[in-house]
Amino acid sequence: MRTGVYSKGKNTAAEILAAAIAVFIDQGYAQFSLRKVATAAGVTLSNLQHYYSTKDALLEAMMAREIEEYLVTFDEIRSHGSPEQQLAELVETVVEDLKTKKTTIFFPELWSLSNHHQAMTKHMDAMYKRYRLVVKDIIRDINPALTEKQVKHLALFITASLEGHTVFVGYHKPWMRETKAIAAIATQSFLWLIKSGEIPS
Amino acid sequence: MRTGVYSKGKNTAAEILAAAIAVFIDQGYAQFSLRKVATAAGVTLSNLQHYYSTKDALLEAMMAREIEEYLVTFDEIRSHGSPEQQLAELVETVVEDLKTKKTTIFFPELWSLSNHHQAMTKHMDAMYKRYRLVVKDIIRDINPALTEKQVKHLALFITASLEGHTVFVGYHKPWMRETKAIAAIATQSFLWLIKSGEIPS
Amino acid sequence: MRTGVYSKGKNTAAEILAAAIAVFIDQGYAQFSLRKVATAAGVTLSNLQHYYSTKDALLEAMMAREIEEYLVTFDEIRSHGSPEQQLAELVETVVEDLKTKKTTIFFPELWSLSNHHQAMTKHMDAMYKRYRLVVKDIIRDINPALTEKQVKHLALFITASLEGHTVFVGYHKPWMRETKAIAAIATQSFLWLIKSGEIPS
Amino acid sequence: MRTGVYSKGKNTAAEILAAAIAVFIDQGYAQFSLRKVATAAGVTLSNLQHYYSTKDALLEAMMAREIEEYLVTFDEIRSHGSPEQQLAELVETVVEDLKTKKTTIFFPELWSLSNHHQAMTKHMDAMYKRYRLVVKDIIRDINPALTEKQVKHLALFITASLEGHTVFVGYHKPWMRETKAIAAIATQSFLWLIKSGEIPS
DNA sequence: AATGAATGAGCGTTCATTCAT
DNA sequence: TATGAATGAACGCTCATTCAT
Repeated sequence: MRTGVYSKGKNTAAEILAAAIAVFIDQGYAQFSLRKVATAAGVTLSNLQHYYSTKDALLEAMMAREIEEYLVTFDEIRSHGSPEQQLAELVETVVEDLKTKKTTIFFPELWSLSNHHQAMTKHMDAMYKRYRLVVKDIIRDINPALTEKQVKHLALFITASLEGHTVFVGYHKPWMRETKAIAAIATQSFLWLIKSGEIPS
Repeated sequence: MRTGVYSKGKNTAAEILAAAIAVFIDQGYAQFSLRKVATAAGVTLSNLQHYYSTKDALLEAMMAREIEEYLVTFDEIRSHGSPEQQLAELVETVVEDLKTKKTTIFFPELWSLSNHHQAMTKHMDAMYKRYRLVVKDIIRDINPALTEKQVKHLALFITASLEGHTVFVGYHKPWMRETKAIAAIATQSFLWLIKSGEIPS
Repeated sequence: MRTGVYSKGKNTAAEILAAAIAVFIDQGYAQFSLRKVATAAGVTLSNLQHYYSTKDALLEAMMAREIEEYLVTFDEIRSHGSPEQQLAELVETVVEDLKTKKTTIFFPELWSLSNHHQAMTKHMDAMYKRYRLVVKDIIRDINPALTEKQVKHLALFITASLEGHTVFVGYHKPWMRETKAIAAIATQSFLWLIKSGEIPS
Repeated sequence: MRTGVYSKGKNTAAEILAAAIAVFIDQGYAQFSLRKVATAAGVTLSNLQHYYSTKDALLEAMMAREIEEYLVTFDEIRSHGSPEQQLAELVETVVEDLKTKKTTIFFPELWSLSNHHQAMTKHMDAMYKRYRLVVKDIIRDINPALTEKQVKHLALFITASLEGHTVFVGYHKPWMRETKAIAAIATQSFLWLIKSGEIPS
């Protein structure tokens, strides 16, 4: 009933997860199948299902793992530098990360999935909540005079704006080579917004 | 056999296209199938394939039709008001439109499709090019002193930022009721960026 | 959407049904699979499903056809001879038929199926209702003095008693060679019951 | 480790058997699987297979246990009352038992299984042999003048007739509330058959 | 005594597509 | 213009079973 308790099984489970994200990135969710994952993991279909008994179970495990990986990056950013520097680093880190194949593909898949798959909606919402928590902390540090509502709206605008660039500056996208300029514009504009203090509510 | 100026065939083709977008929005591309479209259109599978012989053919026709519909909106915005007003209206129009079910679902599907489907990439890129053309014109009208490169980058940043909100303020999304504040912040920040003139390149 | 309208299709549909009952008898419902039926019919699995889109659809079509075949026999019995002769012929016909492989296997499968499959329950109940209608007519002809309730109970007892022999005198069953004696006992006992008139209610 | 006189293993084996019959009754043999039994027994599949290494082994053990349970009832009937009373009690007991869910489902499953599964055929035949032994004893007691052949045929007719009612007066069956009348008719008719002595051979 | 790891076969079903009518 | 006939590939999933721990 329980699985992955022997070390051999733990390895297999991990390899399946690794293969799953590879297939997911390579082919997209529409072409994501257990057979492809099993083949990519060098495992039989039935053995894959010994560890992840349904497609959704595998999908969830994979998503949880990937999302966790993204979130640790944000927490690290808060650990050093002035608030302004933290904002600049956040923007640069995010925008640079957009250029990786995985990020370019992973997020649009997650977004579309979240519109049709309740469990994915929950994962996604939880992730962005934790993401915005970090952004809100930085905003408050830069301008403590802002109201909570202003902070909330700003954090939303900043994160949404950055996510939006995935489709344009990502891997193999037309604007892939302009990330530097984009990051600069974004940082500049976000800083002005935060500091100006005149945020509508 | 003829109804008005349309032959029966043209009507059927249009009904299929309408059913196609309905299924696409309702189920997402991953669950999009010719059978479902045929059923939704009240047409046999064979007959559907008489009009659109492959899945890709139907997908392309559907996409072309939908994208065209979105583009006409942008052209209209340029037809009246001051440049600043045009920018504000653009932002408001786009953000409000994000709340419709169709837009909320259509674009993430398009984005993820574009990562795995060449023909979709082309359609999407062409659409955003025409979209940014309008934005660039508005930017130039507001601040003629900007260089072409600055205009280009600004147009990218503005459109990308707006698109990014789809996942957060769209239909049934957690921030659906905050579109007013978001639009205000966006307009304010975009206007400042354009007028300040200090755009990095 | 509709199927079996061309003569070619009509043939295929009929061949599939014939193969279905063959597999059903040969292997029982527990081993009854669409693949086996398709192979037996010399048809691809997908073509089978073009005609019977689900396993249940095939099962129902097969059952309806088989049951109808059994029912025509009963109607024929009423067409000639005295009521007593009709009863004797009914008993003999039924008991003899029990020895055929198809009947021996078909009915126990139907009985067990009817306990777990609603659609089968309906088919079975409808069949026995029509069967008992014939028996009731014969009973009334033999002894018009019986009340409707007595007739009902007698018809039930007679049909149930006969069905019960399936498991004992059927194809390859231990008592296969004793059908003559059994039929005689049954006829004798049923006739006495009907004529005695002292049926408890 | 030991609970009472039973080892833990014996308890587990018995619990598995209890779960097995529950699943068998609930779902029928067609849906009977080791996994379902294991789940119902609150045991891992591996552990179930530690006790019953194959599906057939479990099936046989389960059948043997169930059949034994039915047989003890018959032996009890012979222990008191006049032969005529014994016959009446047998009929009533059997017909009343038909209304229980277990009996209603168990026997049709056994009958259909016996047509495709040799081991089940043996179990079933042995059971009915012992059943008829009791019936034959009662018949001889009532009418010692009958020949052995007549007794054999009568016993067969009586048991077969009673079994046949399973499908009609059983649990949730249309005639479930008519068992009293049916039992009366059966007893009356069987007694007349035995006493009349004019049994064809 | 109990259970995880792994396998291979088979299941019903969905699907896009080709061909003929 | 419309639709039935037929195909082959793939899908998620269930299953009984073997082997190792």
